Amino acid sequence: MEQALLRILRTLGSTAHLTQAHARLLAAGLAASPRLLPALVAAAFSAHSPRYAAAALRAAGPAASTVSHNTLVERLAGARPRGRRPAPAPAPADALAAYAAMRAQGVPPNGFTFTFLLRACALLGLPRPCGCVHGQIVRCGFGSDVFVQNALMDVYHRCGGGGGGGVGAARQVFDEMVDRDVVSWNSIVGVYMSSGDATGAMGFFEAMPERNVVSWNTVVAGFARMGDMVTARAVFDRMPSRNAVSWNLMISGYAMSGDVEAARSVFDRMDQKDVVSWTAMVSAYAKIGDLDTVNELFDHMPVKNLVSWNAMITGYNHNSRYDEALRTFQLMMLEGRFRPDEATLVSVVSACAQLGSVEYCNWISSFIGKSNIHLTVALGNALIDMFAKCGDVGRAESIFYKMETRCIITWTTMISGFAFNGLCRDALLVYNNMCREGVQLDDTVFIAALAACAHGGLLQEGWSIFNEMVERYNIQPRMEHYGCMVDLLGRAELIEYVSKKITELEPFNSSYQVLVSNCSALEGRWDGVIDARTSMRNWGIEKVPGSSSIQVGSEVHEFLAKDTRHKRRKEIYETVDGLMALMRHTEQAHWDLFVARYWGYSMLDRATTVNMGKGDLPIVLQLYQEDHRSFDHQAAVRGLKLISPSNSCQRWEQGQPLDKLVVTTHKSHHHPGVYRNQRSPHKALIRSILAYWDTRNTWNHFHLVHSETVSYSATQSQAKNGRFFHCPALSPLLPKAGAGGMKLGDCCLEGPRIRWWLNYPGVHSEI
DNA sequence: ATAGGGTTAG
Repeated sequence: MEQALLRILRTLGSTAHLTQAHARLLAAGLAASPRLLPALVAAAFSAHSPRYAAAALRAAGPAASTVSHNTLVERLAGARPRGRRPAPAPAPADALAAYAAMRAQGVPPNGFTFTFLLRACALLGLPRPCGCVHGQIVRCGFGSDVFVQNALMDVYHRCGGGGGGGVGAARQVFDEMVDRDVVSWNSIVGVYMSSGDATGAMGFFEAMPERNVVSWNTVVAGFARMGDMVTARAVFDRMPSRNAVSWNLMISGYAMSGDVEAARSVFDRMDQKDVVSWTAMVSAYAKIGDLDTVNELFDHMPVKNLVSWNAMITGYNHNSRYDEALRTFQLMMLEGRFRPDEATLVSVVSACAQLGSVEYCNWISSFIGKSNIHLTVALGNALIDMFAKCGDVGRAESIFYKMETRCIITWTTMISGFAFNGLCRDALLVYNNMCREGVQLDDTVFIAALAACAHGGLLQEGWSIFNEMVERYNIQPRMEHYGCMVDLLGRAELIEYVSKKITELEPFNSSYQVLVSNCSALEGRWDGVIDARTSMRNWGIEKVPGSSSIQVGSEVHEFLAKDTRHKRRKEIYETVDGLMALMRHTEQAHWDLFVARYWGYSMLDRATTVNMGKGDLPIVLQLYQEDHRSFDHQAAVRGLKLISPSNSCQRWEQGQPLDKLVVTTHKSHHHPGVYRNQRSPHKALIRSILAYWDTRNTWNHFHLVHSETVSYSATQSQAKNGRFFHCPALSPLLPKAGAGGMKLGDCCLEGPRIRWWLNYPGVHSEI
């Protein structure tokens, strides 16, 4: 009977089966069976019912074994997932509560209980719970259990406590230990190494009664982390024996210090290369932008795992090849061997954000919703950024409020998200809430807040935030903060001016001159602005490379500024120029509020451009196909065919409305602070326009969106890594012609494990 | 059959 029930509990499929098995267990009088109850707890937990598990334990009362309680504590603390089923997210606070319940029942803990609890403390990352658990350990008589003490050392080190970033507390535990084994010594060496105290660490290393390969690895890892590869190498050479980890430490150490050649030579000399070695090399080459080698390595890897795929995806992201990043993700999904984890999705979400395609964003967020992935802080941050960049601030906001824990990046992203979309007042509301919640602020969040003021022309608010930053939060303003203030001063006047003038503006021609003269009439203010920008450039503050993207139907083509690699670039640029010229000569331009707002934002940069004697007017156009009489349809078709010889183009040629055509080109420009590592706010604005049209579902129109702003050229390396993409991420997944039930604009993704349909606009259904 | 603590790749 007991055997049979045990077998059933191990192979449970659903919550319903769980209840049935539990009922039989109760009927057989085995409710507190030391063999069955732990299995029941584990099964309940795997069925995503931690509460059921806790209830079963409570019902069993004091008869429940320590082991059965430990099972729950262990799972709540985030045990390694067993089997192929995804485990529920860890709930460290609940683990502590489960311990309290256990004690309340009078069930005695053992050493295992405390190692699990300490893992929960590590997840919480706070010194206080560590102290509480430490107290329990001592009181329950486990103060000399070497496993528990080792875990305690580690957790104090991670969570801080006792001063010196946890070194003090860890040291104290070490000193008070009655018995120490090699792990204890390794731990204390590791603690000193990662606190940067190599001398202290080496003192312990020399004093160790015995060393194993991990002891040596800990030292090598320490020096490698500090960037001291010379010493790391010396230690490595002295090692009596090495394992794969030792070699991998050298590879990743050299890669981190930027010496890919050295990493390569270690890799080549290694005869026990494993996935870690290969993956480390993949990311090393991705880091220096050598994507050919990256691909070659990836193709030759004997074994790939999820981390290898993730390294590829983030490698592409790192080189601004977002399309390739998505394609890699799709390939991984098609292969179906690995479930994406949080790291995968963070990368994929940021690729989607950069591509700015509303379809991809919908697709990936729907995917995340359905795949039961825990919304961690990093993933939440990425999602907020993605939705904000796609112009869907509403969804960005709802993610923000859904998040259980937020970090300073969350707040910063939300503030910039509102500001990107022109909702500067909302950005400041978030800022105020943040201040009220007593979050530890850093200087970056002030850049976001000040940029929000600058965009909204909120002069007073900007000043008060600036002063608050300096006086109340004691943050030294950096170049970026001053940059925002310069923007703010310039823009506040300008927006007022532009909003008066905007109705008088004629498109394209004379207005250009009008604006130029008016800009320079702003009493020398511009000189200050331009000076500041020039000096920022001289300071070496990086700017984002300009990029353009062309989206036809569901395909996104992207190329970067100063791109020289594509063979047909000349034709392509000519085509785009031609399309722009067509737009310029079309009289039936429809301007709306967005245009006005866009004008307001781009003025500053315009002035700089003028000063540099470069560029053209920023243009945001929506041309309604039905309307344009003087539009050269044939020329546009020719151009489009060159860019994308797709179905939709032929249909358009035959006089049918185009499903969707969006051309955005922009050259990026320097924006202080927040925009340093992100795209220019202009792109965000364009996206908000796109989102606006998306909500109206009026894609039967022909939209051309063009903005050309400041044109500092991209650096050589940026240009080198840039490339024209003509491999749409979804194309291998698009349905074959004639596949039943698919309409134009639908995308299909099929794999052994998943089968999704993306049915534009934003309606997802699973088959 | 709770399978605990120290080192490596995103």
